[in-house]
Amino acid sequence: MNQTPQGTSGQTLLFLTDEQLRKGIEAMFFAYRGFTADPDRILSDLAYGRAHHRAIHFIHRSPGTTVNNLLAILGVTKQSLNRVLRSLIADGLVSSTVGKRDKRERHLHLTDKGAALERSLSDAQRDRMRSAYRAAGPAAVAGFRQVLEAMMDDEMRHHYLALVDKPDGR
Amino acid sequence: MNQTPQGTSGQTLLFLTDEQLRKGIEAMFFAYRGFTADPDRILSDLAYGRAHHRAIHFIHRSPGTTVNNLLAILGVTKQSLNRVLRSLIADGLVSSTVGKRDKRERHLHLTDKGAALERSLSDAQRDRMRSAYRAAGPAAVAGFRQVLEAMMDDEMRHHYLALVDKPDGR
DNA sequence: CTAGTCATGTCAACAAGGCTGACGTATTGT
DNA sequence: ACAATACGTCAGCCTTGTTGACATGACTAG
Repeated sequence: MNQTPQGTSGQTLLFLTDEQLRKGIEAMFFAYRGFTADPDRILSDLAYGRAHHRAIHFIHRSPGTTVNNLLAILGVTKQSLNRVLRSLIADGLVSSTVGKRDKRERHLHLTDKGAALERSLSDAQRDRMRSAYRAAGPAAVAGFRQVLEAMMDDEMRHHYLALVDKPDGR
Repeated sequence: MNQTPQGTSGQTLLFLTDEQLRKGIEAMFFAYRGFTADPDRILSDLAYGRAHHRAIHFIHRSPGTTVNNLLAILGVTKQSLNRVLRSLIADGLVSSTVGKRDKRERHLHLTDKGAALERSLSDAQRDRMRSAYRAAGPAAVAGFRQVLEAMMDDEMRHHYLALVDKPDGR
């Protein structure tokens, strides 16, 4: 539909105008605001922010994960993460237990209260995602994921793939 | 490929598991970091941040735009935007001229220096977008844009569509 | 013309959430 | 025994967002 030069490895190369690429860039910008809008609204009522949401999300996804592990996925410093974890633990949303095999590690879990918040956040985010998926159709959804995956940094793609091929935490 | 119930208006409804939706959510999260990574690297050498990038991008896209207009697109307070604009103007990257028809308005343009920075930022971002598009293929690209568009808030979609159907600023 | 509204700029104060650097304490591996 | 690792924490700094208040000049409706 839009090919011209032939790539090196049998790959068909696309001819892509700056215009087409710019549209993609702007779509990412505007869509990401929608993507975070609903959880942000819920969180702001609770004196939490997006950083708390991320921590909660990934603890939910990988129950028992360690602090170091979370650090690698979130890509922030331990001081930043610690500030968030401290408040979540203090508020009884997250539990931190000393590792059995390696006592230096702390294993993180959501408490019932934490799981309840996680559910309300991800319900809101899934609702929007669901309606976007429905509006666009199944073929579009597959393409959506392909492009996003190709856009990730290598390291983040590894984290992504490791997560995605794992059963849901719930 | 994945339909089941019939929608109201001839629309085919998709059956979407929480699992599928969650993958999309995580893909957005990891991809957005890649999306901003390259410009962020360039900007951090110049004591600018993502906020400056956004202002520069949209001034480039809509030369002569007003402050109020930019405010609506960026969705921040005028105090936030003003802080950024002030530094860009002081550093000679952006020019602000009194409106001809309405003298209350200020029309914003990139200077040569500002345009040069814009180019280096968008080159970096387009390179990544281009390689993602190539890796995913043209059908995937169409789907990518469709899903993102459906994910936007109504107001943001209006801004997006107005921009996208406009010739490139360069 | 006058009153009200609008576009913009600015000051002050505050919060979230990044960052660096430094230090301390267990615990583990060599 | 010693070095490396996992974690927690203190202090301080930056960017970028917020609210609230106030000022100026320029339009606009009555």
